[in-house]
Order: sequence, then C-alpha cells, then structure tokens
Amino acid sequence: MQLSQQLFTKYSTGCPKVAAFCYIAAQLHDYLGYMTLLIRAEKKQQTRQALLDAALTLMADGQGFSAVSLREVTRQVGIVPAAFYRHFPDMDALGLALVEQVSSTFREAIRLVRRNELEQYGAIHASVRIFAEYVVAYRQHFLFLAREQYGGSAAVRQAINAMQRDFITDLEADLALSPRLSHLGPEDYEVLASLVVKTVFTTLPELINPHESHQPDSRSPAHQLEDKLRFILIGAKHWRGIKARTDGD
Amino acid sequence: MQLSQQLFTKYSTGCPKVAAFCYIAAQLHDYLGYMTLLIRAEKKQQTRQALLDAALTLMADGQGFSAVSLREVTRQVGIVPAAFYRHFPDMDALGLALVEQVSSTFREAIRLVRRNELEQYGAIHASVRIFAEYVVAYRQHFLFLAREQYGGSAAVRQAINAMQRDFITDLEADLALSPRLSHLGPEDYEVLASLVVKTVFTTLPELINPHESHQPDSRSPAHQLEDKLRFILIGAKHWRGIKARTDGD
DNA sequence: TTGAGAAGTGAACAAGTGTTTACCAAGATG
DNA sequence: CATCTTGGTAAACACTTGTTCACTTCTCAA
Repeated sequence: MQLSQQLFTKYSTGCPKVAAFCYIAAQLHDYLGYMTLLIRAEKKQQTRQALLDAALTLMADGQGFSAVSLREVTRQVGIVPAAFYRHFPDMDALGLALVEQVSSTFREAIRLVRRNELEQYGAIHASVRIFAEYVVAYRQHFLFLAREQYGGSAAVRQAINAMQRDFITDLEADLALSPRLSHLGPEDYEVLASLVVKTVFTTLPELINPHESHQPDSRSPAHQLEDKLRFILIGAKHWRGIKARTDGD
Repeated sequence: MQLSQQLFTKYSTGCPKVAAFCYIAAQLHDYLGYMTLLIRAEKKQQTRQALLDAALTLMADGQGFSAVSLREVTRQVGIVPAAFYRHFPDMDALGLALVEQVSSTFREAIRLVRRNELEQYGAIHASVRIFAEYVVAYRQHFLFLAREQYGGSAAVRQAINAMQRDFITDLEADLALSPRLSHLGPEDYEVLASLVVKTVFTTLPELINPHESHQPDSRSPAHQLEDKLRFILIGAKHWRGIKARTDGD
C-alpha cells in the first residue's frame, strides 16, 4: 500500500535494523483496520456508505426516515454532527442517495427474476420465490422502499414514485412483447403493468415481516403473491377490451 | 339543547313572565357561539375533535404523522401544550383515535358503494366513481390512511393494518356469496379479497392528488382503478383453481 | 519538501421538543 | 349557597435538534 511505503521510506535512514523495523511497522500498519489504512477517497466513500447504512439501520427499529435525525445518524457512525455536511448538504440528500442505492438492488432483483423467466418461461412460482428470497436478503433496502413510498419526506417520496414509474414502463414494454397478451390495447398494457408493480410493492411488508402480518390459517405471503399475480394475468389473458366493461363483473 | 332546557327549568319559578324571559335567554344562549354556549362535556369533545382535525391538517402539508409534534397540534388548536394531556395521554393515542375515526369514514364509503351495487349489480364503473368522489370529499382522512399504512408510528400502522384486515374479511364473505365466483376455494376468496382491497388502498394517493402522479397521456386514476379491478375480477371468473398454476401465464 | 485542500473535531448557537408543576376560572353538583 | 371537578393557563424543566465556525490532522500533488 502507499501508506506503508511512505512510512518505510520516511524512516529508513540507511540503518538496516531501523529499515527492518520500519518494514514490519509498515506491514502492521497495513492490517490495522480501515480507519488507518485507506486512502482519502476510499475512506470518504466508506464514511458516506456508513451514513447511508446507519440511516437504514435506525429505520429498522420502526420509525420512518423523516423521524431519523441527522445527529442520530452521525452518532451511529461515530462522527461528529458537523462532519455530516462533508458528505450530504441535507438529510433529504441522504434520502435521495438511499433511494438510488435501494432502487439499484431492486433492479438487480428484477434482473434475477427475468433471467429465470427466460430459462423456464411463465413460471410465476419460481419468479416469486426468487424475488421473495432476495427481499429477505436485502430486508433493510426493501423496508425502506415499502415504508417511504408514501412516507414523510416529499423528495424521497417523489424519487421512489419516479423509480416505480420506470419499473412500470419497463414491464409495460415487456408485456407488449408477449404473444399471449397481443389482444390488449396500448393503454391496457400500462394499467396492467401498474397493477402488477403496485401489487408487488404492497406485498413487500408481508414478505419482509412474515410473522407480523401473516395469520396461521392462510397461505404464506409469497404464496399469496403468486396467486394474486395469477389472478391478474389470467384476467389479462381473458381481457376483451372495452367491451368487458359491460360484461358483467 | 340540553343547556337551554336546564336554564329554562332552573329559573322557571312559576311566573309566566320569568318563564318567557328564561326561554328567550335560553334560546339566545344556544346561538351565542360555541365558546360560551356549550356545556362542559360538549366543549371537551369539541376541543378533542379540534385536536384530531389539527393533526390531519398539519399532515396535509406533506409530513407524516410521526413528524407532527404535540406542540404544533396544540398551537393550531389554540390551546397550551399542557392542555393536550386532558384529552390524550400521548400523540400515539391521538393517532389511534384518528385511525378509528378515519376507518369509520372508510366504512361509510364502502356502505355507499355497496348500496349502489345492490341497485345495479356489477357496475364497477359506478362503484369506482362513487368511491372516488367520496375520497376527494374526505381528502384528509384518506390521505392519512394512505400515508400511515406503512408509516412511522408502529401503533398507528398496526391499527390501520387491523382495519384493512377487517375490510378484507368482509369482502371475502361478500365474494363467497357471489354465484359467479362459486368455483373458487375458500383460500382463493381470501387472496382475491386481499388483492382487491390492497389495490384500492394503493390507488388512494392517485385518487387524492390526481395532478401529482397522473401523466397526461394515460387514463385518469379512477379509470385506471376501474380497469385494474376488472382485470382482477375477470381473472377470478376464469380461475381454475390449483391447476392454473401450470396453465402457462 | 512544502503547501493546498479536505475529512473530521469540539464547542457554541438559537430553536424546538415532551412533560411537570402550581394555579385559575368556571361548570357541575350537593 | 358553598364545594368539588375539570379544562385550560403560565412558567419552568431538561433535552434534542440543525447549523455555524474556527480548529486540527493528515492526504495528496506540485
């Protein structure tokens, strides 16, 4: 590392014993934990990430993002409140960074589900299972998403909504390619995609806390989500356009 | 009113003139504005209601319930912070009272929709229209519901979830009576009811703020909700039980 | 090697918060 | 009539909050 070499060259004065000592000291220095070994840019980003994680952790106790104070976050990270401003101008800015980060893990989840769909097309069961596992693995991220989609901070809320709309648009394009749904009109795709995405979003809390909202006599949250998507897609398959309005449902 | 009658009987000593005067005085008393005319119990309840309304009003500016402070609420009502404790032990208690109140206006909305359903069965269009109008009329209530269903206060969140489950149970029983859906299993009813209720809940923000989340090129929120419910119910009609799982959707 | 720049410090600031206490005026009650 | 009850008051309490400022280190590059 750079630091160890600096130390090494700084104190090596020709004396081989001192040189050897310095070498060992430098080696030691290299393994003393991140606070001492990182170059500035890395260290800064690490602190920034620690701030983001701290915010998520504090939210996990049940409170919303807007109830998490700047000081709490810095306290959790172990820096002084003023240092916060070296990374974000605002708690809102931190919230937006959080949205960005969380939305990318959501995208990754979708990518995983899609890859599965390509292998064995149409398996809702497998898709939901993969998605549910991913949600559990990234609990905090999805908890943030679920809680703040209608939450207190207007900026965060809007950002999440924008992200959701992106997902809807993507899914819309996807659905339009399906030969099974070629009988739908362009506006039907949009509504259908919105329905699917919002159904997934509302199921997030149940997927995250299966114990909290799950009654023993009913199906598991993942199983319920499966069935819900099935209801929707069967409905789409039998959709007959504008006429269905008076079909009697 | 009770007070006027009290006054009337209290000072009516047999003399007709006094009786007449007291009657007029009592009448006058009834119309002198709420600060001076109410008996204690009524006045207390009125202040209590003012506290509840104030909380809703403060939330309408965009912040979540848990971000509304006790002092803000009392300030808005015009009483001193300490007086809050004459009505609620806690802000959480106020939140729970709010849930109760809001849930009863939701019940009223459902009652209206149901009555319409009886008149002309199966008209999703009319049902959604009635519901949407009601939502707009009681903006603040439904905003509270939409925002706090996953919001910051754990107590409020749980109360709303319990309420939602009640709705789901009711709808479940309703669906089970429909001859069009007699091919569904008992667990299917539950999932279907949950899907419908949650779809309605997630659409609340769009119904409340049509301008905020509505893109000009797509259908109106109410129209979208109609179509979503139609997708779901058509799916239910063509549901073929457990076999549908491998039907290829 | 020196100097600029930036992450983090520590103390101070004016607000705002929830809660408690003693007190008052007025309705309810005997 | 006097007495108790109670909704509301005023002031104080011990905190916490966001933001600022001058400061110390320590990096990195010239």
